[in-house]
Formats: sequence, C-alpha cells, structure tokens
Amino acid sequence: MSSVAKKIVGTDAPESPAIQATAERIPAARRRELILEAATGVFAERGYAGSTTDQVAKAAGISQPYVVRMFGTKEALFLEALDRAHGKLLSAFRSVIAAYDAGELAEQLGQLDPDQGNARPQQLKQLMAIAYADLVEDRGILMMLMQAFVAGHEPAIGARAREGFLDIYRLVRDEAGLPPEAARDFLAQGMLMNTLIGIRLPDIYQQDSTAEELLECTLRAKLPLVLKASQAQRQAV
Amino acid sequence: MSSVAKKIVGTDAPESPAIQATAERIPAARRRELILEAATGVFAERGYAGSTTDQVAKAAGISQPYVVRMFGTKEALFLEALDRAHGKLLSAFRSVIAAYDAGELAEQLGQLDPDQGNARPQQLKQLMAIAYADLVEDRGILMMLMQAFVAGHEPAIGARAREGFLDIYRLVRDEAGLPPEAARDFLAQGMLMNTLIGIRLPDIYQQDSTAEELLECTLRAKLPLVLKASQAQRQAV
DNA sequence: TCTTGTTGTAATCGAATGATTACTTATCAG
DNA sequence: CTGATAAGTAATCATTCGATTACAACAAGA
Repeated sequence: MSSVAKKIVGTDAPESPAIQATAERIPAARRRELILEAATGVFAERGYAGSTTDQVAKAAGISQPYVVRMFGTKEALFLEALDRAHGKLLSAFRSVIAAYDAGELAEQLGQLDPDQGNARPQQLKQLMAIAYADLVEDRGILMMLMQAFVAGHEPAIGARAREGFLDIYRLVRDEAGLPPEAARDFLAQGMLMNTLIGIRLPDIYQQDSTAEELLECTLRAKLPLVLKASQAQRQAV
Repeated sequence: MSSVAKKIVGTDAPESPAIQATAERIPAARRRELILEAATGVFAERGYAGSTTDQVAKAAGISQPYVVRMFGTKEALFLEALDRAHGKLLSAFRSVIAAYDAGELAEQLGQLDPDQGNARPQQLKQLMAIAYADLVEDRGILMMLMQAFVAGHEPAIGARAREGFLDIYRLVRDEAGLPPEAARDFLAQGMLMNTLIGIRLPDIYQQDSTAEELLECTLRAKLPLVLKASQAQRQAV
C-alpha cells in the first residue's frame, strides 16, 4: 500500500474541517514549542483550573494524549508555559535596558514625558512600560502570568509565581535602578493593566465613556495597539 | 417517637467528626448568608473554575445539593458572592468618605503622610487605602473580586466584573474627587496588593528579604495586620 | 528490505463534579 | 395535636477530564 494520505477513507473530501490531509510529522522539540504556545493562549484565557488538556491539544492541532505524554501532567505543562512567559517578560525588559545603555533609543527618548525626569531610572521606567504594553500583543504572555498569580493556592504554581514576581521586582529595582517605591509603582501599573485586560475592558471601549477614560489614562499611546489586539483575540475565539 | 437527636443510631458516640448532634435548622435567609460567606472564602482561594459546590457546602457545614438548590447553579452562586464582595468594598469606601466629610476622622488625619497633600482628595485617597488594606482581614473579599477579574472569559462573570470595576473607579473619581490619574494610581496600588496576596507573598515574609522589602513598601503600616491575617488563613486551611 | 525508534492517535478508564430526584424531619400556625 | 410547609439530606446520574494503554504509520540507518 502506498504512503499517500493516510486518513482519507470514503469520499474524496479532504477530512472534516481543518485541512490536515497528511498530518505532517514534526520533531518533538519543535512540537513542544507549538504546544507551549497554544497552552499559553488557553491558560491565559481560562486559567489553570478552567483549562483542559484537550483545549490545549485542539489549539495546537494535536491529540490530547500526546499533550499529556509530552509534559507528564497538566500541572507540569502549566509550569513550563509559566516559565516561558516569565522568561519572555524578563527578556523584554532586559532588551530595553541593554538598548538604552547602548544608546540605541535616541529616537524614543524624545517622546517620553519630561515631567517624570530624565535620569536613567525614570527614563527606563517609561521605556519598560512601553515594552510591557507591547507584550499584550504577544498572545497571552501577560495574562498567563496573571493567571499564575491568582493560582497561588496550588502549591507548585504558587511557589513559582512568588519567585517569578520577585524576579521581576528585582530586575526593575537592581537592573533598571528604580528605588523601591518607584519599582512598586511600576509593578502596580502593570497589575492594573493586567486587570483591565482580564476583565476585557477594551471590549466595551466604544460603549462606555468611563471605560474609555480609564483605558486612555492607563495605556496612553499604547491604547490603539491594545484595542487592536483585543479585537483580534475576540475574533480568534 | 420523641424528637431527641435524630441521627444517633447504634453506638453512643455522637456522630463522626464534627459535633453536629441535632443539626440545627436555620431559616433560609440566614442560611443564604452563611453559604455566601463560605462561598466567598472558597472562591477567593481557588477561583471560579477551581472551586466545587461541595467545597462550599462543606465550608458552610451543609450538604452539596442544598447549596445547588438554593442558588440554582454554581455560576449564580459565584455571581451572588461577587455582588456581595463588590457591595462590601463600595460600602467600606463610602463609609470612609462619609466619616471624613462629617469630620469624624480628626485622629487619623494626623497620621497621614503630609507629603501627599492635605486637600480632600489626597487625604481621602490615603484613608481609602487604609480601608482597603483593612478588608484583607475580611476573609476573601478582595481575592473574590480578583478572581472575578481574571474570569472575564465567562460571559456572565466578565460582564459583572467590568461593571463592578468601573463602579469602583467612578466612586473613587466622583465621590472621593480624585482626578483620573490619581484614581488610576489608587486602583493600581490596589491591584498590586491583590496580587501580592494572591501569590501569598506574606507566607515567605521572613524567608526572603526581597519579599520583605516589597511588602513593607506596599503595605506600610498595614503590614502587621496582613501578616496576621495570612497566618490565620494558613492555619484555617 | 528489514528493523528500530520516533511521532502520533483511538479507545477507554476511573475519579470528580454539577445537578436532579426522592425522601426525611423539624417547626409552626390553627 | 395535627397537618402543612420549610429545611435538609442520601443516593444517584450524566458529563467531563486527566491519564493510561495499546496500537499505527512514518522515517532513517543497516
């Protein structure tokens, strides 16, 4: 028997919905990434307890048993997705800091609010805030972290969430050089942003003037980006 | 047959573990409150999807079917608990505002940070922050709200969470008189506090100097209260 | 070509969970 | 006292979900 199209049985229609024809084989390492990416989106949307391994599998275009076998347990999958999101956030901040210190951000510097001061920490704070808002686009990174933050009751997740949060605080304080109060305020703004995203406030942006004011006041220049990302997300689901 | 101790059957031992002897009957309205209180604690700890109606029932000292029958569905129960928490937060803020405007807070006024200004909005902001931190003691009110904020994907919960959050914003802006930016900062500090509670940072207060610094910096005078509440919570579970 | 390891799935299992049903038993008005 | 109503539970059902097992197909090297 030849090796063409393993699943096509009766009719000539190529499978049910998705065009999966020959079911391409993908090396495990690459498949891992794809699953983690899918898992990030699912967990970000529905939380740890609210997500199923089957939803992740579907989102990754793969069978549920494979997801479980590759990661062992749903918890292990969540933890890996969490580490990945955590790493991406740290990287984003470190990129900003490195670029700033290399003098590569001359263009953006002019757009910053001079009222907040132009010493390194104050400027980095604003630049990192921009980088943070940019991450909203990156499907669920921020909400993945947020979901971990409220899953503190799960021992393994809670421990990782605590460590991760402190990592971020230390980065902002030590690498960007913000004093504790400024670092705290920076994190607070981030948590507010996460919350606004979590309750899907951008969804009612046009229908509620209070929502409009709060979003504009919180996101400033990044609002259009976030609105677009929210819209895209809505259609995807 | 007399009406003494309905459940005691064979031995003279009074039931299994809990001393439930005669199983007191409680009017529905009062039972409702007890269940809502229990539900708030459970939902606050484990989130909507992560909680079971049986956990709520156990926490309320009642059977699972009764919980379901009284509220219809788990979702309806969550929504009622959410409304209750939301109402308590609004009340707490309004109490502060009313007391301030009635001149009943002369004592506390002296303890405020004069650097933040002594106009009404600035002082109210500080007083409300204290009231907010006080709510940590009130078993799960704040985390109940937080759990609703990250459950935005559930249509009914998301809608209520959006409206509730905007209510709070409007209260802070219109009734306390904070300008949008100050109201935003106030909410942001609140979301940071919720997050620190969510990841149970107080649990590692003694073991991590970064956690210590961040908690002290965020909670200030209210830290001892929160630490005590966290400790109590840990033992309760 | 054979064979061996990798990629992947179908089938299914057991536990958990929200909900329903049918049934008790206390309480209270008359 | 006596119904009648309200308060409450035991038993159970249908799903859902994470996990396991057994198996299929493909690729690559010998």
